[in-house]
Amino acid sequence: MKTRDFKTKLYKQMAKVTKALSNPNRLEILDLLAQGAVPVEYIAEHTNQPVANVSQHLQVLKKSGLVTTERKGKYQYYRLSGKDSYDAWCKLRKFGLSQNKVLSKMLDDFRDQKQSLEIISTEDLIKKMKKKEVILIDVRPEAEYEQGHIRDAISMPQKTLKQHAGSLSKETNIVAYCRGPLCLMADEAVSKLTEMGYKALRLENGYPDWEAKGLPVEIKQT
Amino acid sequence: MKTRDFKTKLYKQMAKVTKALSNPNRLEILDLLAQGAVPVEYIAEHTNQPVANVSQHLQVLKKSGLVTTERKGKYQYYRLSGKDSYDAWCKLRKFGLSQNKVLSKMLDDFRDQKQSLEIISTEDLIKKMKKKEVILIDVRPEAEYEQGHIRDAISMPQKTLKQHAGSLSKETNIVAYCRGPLCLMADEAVSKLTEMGYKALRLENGYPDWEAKGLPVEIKQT
DNA sequence: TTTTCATTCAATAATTTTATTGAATGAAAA
DNA sequence: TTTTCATTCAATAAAATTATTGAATGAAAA
Repeated sequence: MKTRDFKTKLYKQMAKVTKALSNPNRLEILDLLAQGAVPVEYIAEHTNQPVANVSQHLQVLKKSGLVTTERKGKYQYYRLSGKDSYDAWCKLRKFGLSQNKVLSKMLDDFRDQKQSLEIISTEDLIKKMKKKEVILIDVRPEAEYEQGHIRDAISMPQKTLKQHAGSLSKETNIVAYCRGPLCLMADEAVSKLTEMGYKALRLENGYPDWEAKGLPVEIKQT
Repeated sequence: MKTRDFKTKLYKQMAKVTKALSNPNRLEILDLLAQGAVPVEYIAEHTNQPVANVSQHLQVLKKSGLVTTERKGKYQYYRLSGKDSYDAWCKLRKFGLSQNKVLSKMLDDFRDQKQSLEIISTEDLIKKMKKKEVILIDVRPEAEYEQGHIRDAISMPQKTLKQHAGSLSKETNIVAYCRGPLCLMADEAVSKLTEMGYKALRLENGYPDWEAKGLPVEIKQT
């Protein structure tokens, strides 16, 4: 085989991997899977896509090696295939946020549009948690909290926040976290809580970042 | 704006960055640009694509923030926009090679098909260079060598290797390097040299890897 | 075994991306 | 200023991806 032909083939094959990452719906799915293993239907529900559609996207991700499946009971659970998958996606996301000005501006604008939210860094949170100066709440859907969450965090899904906020103290700082940079649940939670008269802050990064850093978590044993 | 709508926009924007990486021709261009700044025509020639085609691909890469341009004399020089760009692309390539079995098999097969080439690790090369036990040759095009090369390497482009090999000793080990994992120039050079009766080996990684590791290089000052 | 139902498949329409061609642009050289 | 020519643009054809729909599959439950 001629080298030129081989190169053409080689880059074509390489592009199969990158193509898997080139679709917005699949990126959203990856962000969801970074939380842990979930069935197809769950993904469809949380990304507002038809089930058949999600299934097709998952096939693409599977073929590229980014995700794997495992059947449990009547559900097919999808998960990221390994740390490498998550790393690659994170690097890309970070790059996207740093390079693409439209992207970072979009997020900033959306966050500004809400009343300005206070943000706390991971390091500060750790310090304050040691001193028991904060309450940490996980505002992702309960299923994701159960899959794995930051140690000592309380599950308080964003959707039912108003009903359950009563159990929180208005004197203590409340820190909310969610899935990460492209997730807006914590923003919304902090916004709601502030309106209600609580002292709420948003953790700078989400659960996947915390877990990736090797910080203390509680993970569901299977 | 509704959160759902915002998310859709957000991932769509994010996908613009990843889409830039989803095309085989653009990946090859990125590999070429990893060597340094070059004009459009040069890229077209070295990737066997029409100039207009390359120009279009470069627009896409530019819009995504991966590359930047700078005019010098009558040429428009394209280069990677920064270390982040190269990092992101490297991570992806590494991930592709590790996850996509077809890809790694393709490279192995192609390399097996040639007579088996000996490979030397970066660490071993450093040791042997200190002892002056090897001659190091850079087999990339001369222009890329001039942009930057491993310190003490001799430029001996793969294309004109046969004419210039005479200046090499048949007694000493010759180590050839090129652009990296997806580049075949060093393979071809070692193959040729071995046929000609030289003791030739291939460096495991290419120039970009060497430079990224902070090992000694000589870079053109502009 | 039969039923259920989560998931996948298959066909096709809609959309997007890519290649191709030749003309337009515009900066540097003459 | 005029010419040159590297690069970009623009129009359109070709190819690939994605969405949509409804049917098929097949593992677990009944």
